Amino acid sequence: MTDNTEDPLGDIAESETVRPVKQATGNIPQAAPPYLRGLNPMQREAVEALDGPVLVLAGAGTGKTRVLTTRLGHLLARRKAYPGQILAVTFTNKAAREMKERIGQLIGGVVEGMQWLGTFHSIGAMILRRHAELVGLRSNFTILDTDDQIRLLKQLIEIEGIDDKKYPARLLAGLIDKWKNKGLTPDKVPAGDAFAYAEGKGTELYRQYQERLKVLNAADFGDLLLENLRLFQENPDVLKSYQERFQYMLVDEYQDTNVAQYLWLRLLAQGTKNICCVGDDDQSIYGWRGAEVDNILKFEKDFPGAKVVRLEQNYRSTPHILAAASGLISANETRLGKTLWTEAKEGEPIRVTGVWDGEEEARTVCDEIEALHQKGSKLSEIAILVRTSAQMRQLEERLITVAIPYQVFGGARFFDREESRDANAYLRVIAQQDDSLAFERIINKPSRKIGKTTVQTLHKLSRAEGCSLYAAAKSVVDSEELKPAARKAVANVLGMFERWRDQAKTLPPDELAEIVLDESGYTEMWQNDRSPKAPTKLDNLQELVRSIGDHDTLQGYLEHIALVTAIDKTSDGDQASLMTLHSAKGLEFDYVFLPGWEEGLFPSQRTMDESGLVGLEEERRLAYVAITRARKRVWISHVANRFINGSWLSALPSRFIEELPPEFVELEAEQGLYGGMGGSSFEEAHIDNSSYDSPGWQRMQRNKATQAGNKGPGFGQVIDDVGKLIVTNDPGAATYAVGDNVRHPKFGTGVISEVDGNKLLVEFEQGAKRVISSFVEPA
DNA sequence: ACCCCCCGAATTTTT
DNA sequence: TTCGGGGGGT
Repeated sequence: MTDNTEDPLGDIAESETVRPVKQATGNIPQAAPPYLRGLNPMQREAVEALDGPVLVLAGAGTGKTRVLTTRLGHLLARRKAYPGQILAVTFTNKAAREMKERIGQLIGGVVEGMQWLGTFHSIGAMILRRHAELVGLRSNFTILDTDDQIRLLKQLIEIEGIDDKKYPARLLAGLIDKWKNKGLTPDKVPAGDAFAYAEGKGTELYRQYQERLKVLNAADFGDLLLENLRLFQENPDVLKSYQERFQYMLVDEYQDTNVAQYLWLRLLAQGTKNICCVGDDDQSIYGWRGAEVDNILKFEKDFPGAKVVRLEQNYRSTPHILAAASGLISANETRLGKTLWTEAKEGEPIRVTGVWDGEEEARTVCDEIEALHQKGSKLSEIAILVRTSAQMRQLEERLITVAIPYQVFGGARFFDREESRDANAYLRVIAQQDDSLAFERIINKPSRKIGKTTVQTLHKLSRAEGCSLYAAAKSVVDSEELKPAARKAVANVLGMFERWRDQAKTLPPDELAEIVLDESGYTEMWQNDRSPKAPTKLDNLQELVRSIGDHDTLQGYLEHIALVTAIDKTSDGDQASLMTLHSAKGLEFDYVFLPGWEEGLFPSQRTMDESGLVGLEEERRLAYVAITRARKRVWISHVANRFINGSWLSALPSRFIEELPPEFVELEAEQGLYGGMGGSSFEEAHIDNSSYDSPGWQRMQRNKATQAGNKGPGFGQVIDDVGKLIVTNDPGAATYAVGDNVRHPKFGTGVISEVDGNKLLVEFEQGAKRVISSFVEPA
């Protein structure tokens, strides 16, 4: 297939771990190179099938990354290609970084020359910068983030006279994103789609938006791929040069690719057809962002004769965890189907706990973590994974209260902060003066007496001339259009930028940033600010300058912040992790806590409303991803009452709990959580370790056991009724009357003063408490 | 030009 | 509840 006649020299040094092997010339079997030893047969097959299209279906924890990196190492060792002839794309920077590191370890030393290992977007940007002029950009184009995108759209919407209350810019941004993800340029947007925004003006706005981007010399995230696609389609010679360059292609997380990425890959792969895609349809959780699981399903059609390798031996989790996850995911209709297995010894069942509310849930989770920690587990091996970031606060509060060191991944990002964005805006204008979004952001920050009217004038001019704001500003200072004061102010700003741009040629970026923040008066602005947030902002600015120092060039820094949003959190010390399910993909921990498994929250009501069954299946895959993060144990919990969006909702346990095969699950639910009285405040007794041996506890175990027989995991009686779960009171609960003496495992003995179904008001020694009947026993 | 209050909306998120 | 945006007031 490849006819590299010349020997792609070993600028990958021949190291001890990699012994370059000559291409086999006869049928003499070669001794396996050391890096192939220890791979299982399937893994080895995936590594050694170098030529032609290959699809690797890699289940969770089956050694996917190892296969990917070993395959790359094998390619290099076999001298199939120069490092610079291999295209290796990942979805996230994290994955790219990890791959780089591991290849480094494998072949010993730094991976020099593997310049085409990166995310879709970073590689897209790289290619686009090389040929920018062919798509109407200049090579120093700015990469806009979502925020810039929306601000630009807002301007266009306003000009069109569209009511942005009825049709918010966010909505249009979402649509444009969707179109770009599908590889649709404005002229290709289906007529039906266009009506999704402002009676069909969506397409026109999309067109205007694209035009404006060119004037601003800017590209949004979607463009990094879409414009690449256009570049290849309109310039066959350019496409051909890349087809020839990329002798081998490797794609990670293939199930997450969108149509644009798919088309891009398919164009490039038409050269050698040496493309290897690795993915797991069961872990596709980015459908809402345009990912097409179909890409993985139709791989064999697109690449006839493709070799398909399944990795099914799991090296991560216990059989219990694996079985529970497999059982759950088997409820999905649309999947290729895999059977994961493991040689690992039995572990402990998945524990499902039902409690009263979020506070108690947080307490329970943290108690459990504390216990693990005391038994010697490292906190860094413990993770709490939540469906939405709104769930994090309560958990954080508890973690802080009990002093468990923890780390939040994702969440509010450093570069998203106001002061970071402002500082970066200055730098962006220096690097690329036509970046009007950045220019507008800081033209009057700090205040320079350049008000709304002045900016409006600049806007009008820029629109009329089809030029950027900066260019408009330039021309306006030589005209009579503005009042003398305003004209002077604008001239002043331009003067500063001219000076800084000059200095940028010689100064390292962090020094430049310092000068800019100082001379612009931006730092001073915060120094004079009396609000309590000012000191933090100043600290952040310093931190920002420091991080700019990590880069050699201003361009390099700007590229970094545009494409690498998540900061590398150097985990200092032993910390537990708290993150969303989405950001947990690809990670693994010994112990995993999964709070908030309630209908409406998980599966998310919104997803189900918007995407129906497809959405539900994606949520289920998310649950599958969640469970398979764990090596040793999983705790799932749900609450009866959840505080969401400022109000209390009574919630039913997630249907996913029902779907876990009961034989791998251990239930630990308070009885009577779901019996009437919805919404009333009710002090709930909770189970703690000290009550495990109490009669109440034992009775609960018995109740549970009798229920387990007919319907698996349940809470009280669970009936499937027209797709809705209905939970009733536990019929077997003991009955009490006013005046009875009872004993509670936690509160001691007391007298019942009120009975309401299974809820009792009991006068204990320490005061009256409302408890659930299943928690007390006759005294 | 700035500040404050009220209203409405409210995943997931990488790039 | 909390955040952000817009409108109105100073």
